[in-house]
Amino acid sequence: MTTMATVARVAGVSVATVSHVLNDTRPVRSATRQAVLEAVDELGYTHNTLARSLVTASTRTIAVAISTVNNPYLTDLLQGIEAEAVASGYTLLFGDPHDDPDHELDVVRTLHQRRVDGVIVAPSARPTELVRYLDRHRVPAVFVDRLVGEGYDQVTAESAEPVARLVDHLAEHGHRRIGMVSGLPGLSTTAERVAGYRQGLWRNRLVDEDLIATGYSEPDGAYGAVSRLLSDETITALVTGNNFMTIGAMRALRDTGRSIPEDIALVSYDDFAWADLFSPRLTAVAQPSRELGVRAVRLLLSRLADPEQQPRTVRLPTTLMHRESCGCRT
Amino acid sequence: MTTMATVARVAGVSVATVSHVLNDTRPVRSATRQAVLEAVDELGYTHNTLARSLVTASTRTIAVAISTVNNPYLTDLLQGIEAEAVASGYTLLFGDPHDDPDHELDVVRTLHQRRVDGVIVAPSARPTELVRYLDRHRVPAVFVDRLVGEGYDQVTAESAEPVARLVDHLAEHGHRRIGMVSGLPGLSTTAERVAGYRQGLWRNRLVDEDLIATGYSEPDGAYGAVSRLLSDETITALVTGNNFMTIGAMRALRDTGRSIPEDIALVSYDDFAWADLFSPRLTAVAQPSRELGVRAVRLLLSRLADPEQQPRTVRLPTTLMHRESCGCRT
DNA sequence: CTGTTAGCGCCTTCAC
DNA sequence: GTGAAGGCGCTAACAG
Repeated sequence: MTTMATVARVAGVSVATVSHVLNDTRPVRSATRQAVLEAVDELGYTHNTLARSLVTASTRTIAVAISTVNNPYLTDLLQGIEAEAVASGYTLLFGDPHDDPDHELDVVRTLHQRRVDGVIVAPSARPTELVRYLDRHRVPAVFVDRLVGEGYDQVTAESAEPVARLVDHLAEHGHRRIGMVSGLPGLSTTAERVAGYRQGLWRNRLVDEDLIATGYSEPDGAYGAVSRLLSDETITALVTGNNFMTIGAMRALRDTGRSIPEDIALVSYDDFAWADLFSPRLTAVAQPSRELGVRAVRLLLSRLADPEQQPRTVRLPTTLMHRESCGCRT
Repeated sequence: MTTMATVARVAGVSVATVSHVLNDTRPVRSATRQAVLEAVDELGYTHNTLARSLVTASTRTIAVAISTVNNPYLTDLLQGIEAEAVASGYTLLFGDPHDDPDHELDVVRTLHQRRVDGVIVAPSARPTELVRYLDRHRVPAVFVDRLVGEGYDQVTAESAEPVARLVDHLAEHGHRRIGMVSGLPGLSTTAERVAGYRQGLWRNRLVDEDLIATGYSEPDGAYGAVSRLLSDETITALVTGNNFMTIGAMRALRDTGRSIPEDIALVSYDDFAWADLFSPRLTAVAQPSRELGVRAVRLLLSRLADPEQQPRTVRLPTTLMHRESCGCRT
């Protein structure tokens, strides 16, 4: 591996000069600069970022800890993060916490040891240890998707009101018995969406019994949840708490021979890129996933620029994708 | 930031000892070890991987350069890579080349400057510069999905024969005029899948005219391609070259009022996690996406272990997911 | 079993 | 406009 010293020797200058032309950090006579550049080219020299980071104490790297990247929502989020990070000259270190508090801590610790400048993380359902670690080591961090509490930088989409609107919509269609498939207990998003559901029932003066079943945020869980809910024959509509659970719900409905929306109307929090190819086309609340990622990076960078600034919670609005699974013909 | 020197002072030992207990790299009296560990804990010391890497010349980091991670196929691949990398004690640096030769080179250069131990990359359609760079700097690399030629480590799924089988299947159903929506020109996968299509036609004694239209590997491109192909009213079946193009094809079919498989049969290279919710359920060739990622990491690690070993091309078998869009009732 | 010392490759102050 | 030298935090001989 060729080093700056080699370049310096070949160019007939000192390492200091090489460093300065490479970083454009002090005036260099153009002939000298030329010589250095030629040597670099000839030797195929590449900057050793490690060594530089050691002295500058900055890696221009941000860590991303997000689970189950096969969820298209998280994937779009990741793309947003990537795009914005690169645009600002940052590189991404990536780890998957697998939605498990222990893994989560491991991952973040590993990334932190690599001296990333900051961390973007979608916290698990029990992020206590994680938060403690981040606090103790003063790691600049922003939480995405799920919230961990005031006093931290975090960005997420609106949850409660959009779900309440979904319920409004079903109520307008005359549905009185509306079930909900809720997410993993412990996630802030789960709590908010359930709250939205309850509020929707309330303001439409619908009874609020035990029409909620947890789908644990994933397809199989939702499959089971729907099966349980449907033992109540009076239920005519369902709200699902995220995209994966919508998948499971649709499967359960199909497998029990119920058609959507004729037998059961279905509306979902979270949209799909290909929701228009489903049968029927899905009525859903779309999160601005990519934008969430972009904002997370911006928030992190602004904190890096000013470590003393007040923690902020960014809430982004959602969009209702009005299609057919709710019973409307569009 | 607390350093080893601080720990050493607090523990009343030398930095060497601290280093050795932390790395378990030489026997240390248990009392001494205890003292060190306590100091570490008390100070909340975290290893500075940067400094270590500088001296060991190894980062235990591998770079991943894969485009459009919102493609579920690539996403699964990434998960495979992540899992296997972590299992072997490696961390991932991630960059998105956006399927563009220039970006691609930038990304790989950036990652290489971070002194990753190796690189896993899904090369663009014109990877000449990339390969040159990798060669010149002797960066251990393995190519995934698309091949770049003998002499390099690469892993991909079978392409030609599975597509030929798809054609066989359509032919058995009596289809004589079968169109193909092909991918981005320049990708090895595109060439192979087209070759498989031609071979399928050939061995079924079907005329091979210009029934191929390029969908450029993405939905909108495929939408256009299908529209063009369908101006030929004699076409009764379609083969699509990847998952994104299948999306576009289904949309085009739907928007022109054609139903699948009654009006046009459709079979696809690439499966979807939710292909069973499409209408109709999709008959498709599934790649072992996750396994491809796992194997890519293994190949890379084995090259790191023995830089002199013969370059290998790993081919993984696909699976036919036989559903209904081909015209079969299952 | 433990400590001293010399770098790893670079940036940066301080001289010139 | 340029060079010399110290040090970033750590590992790895080499001594003891």
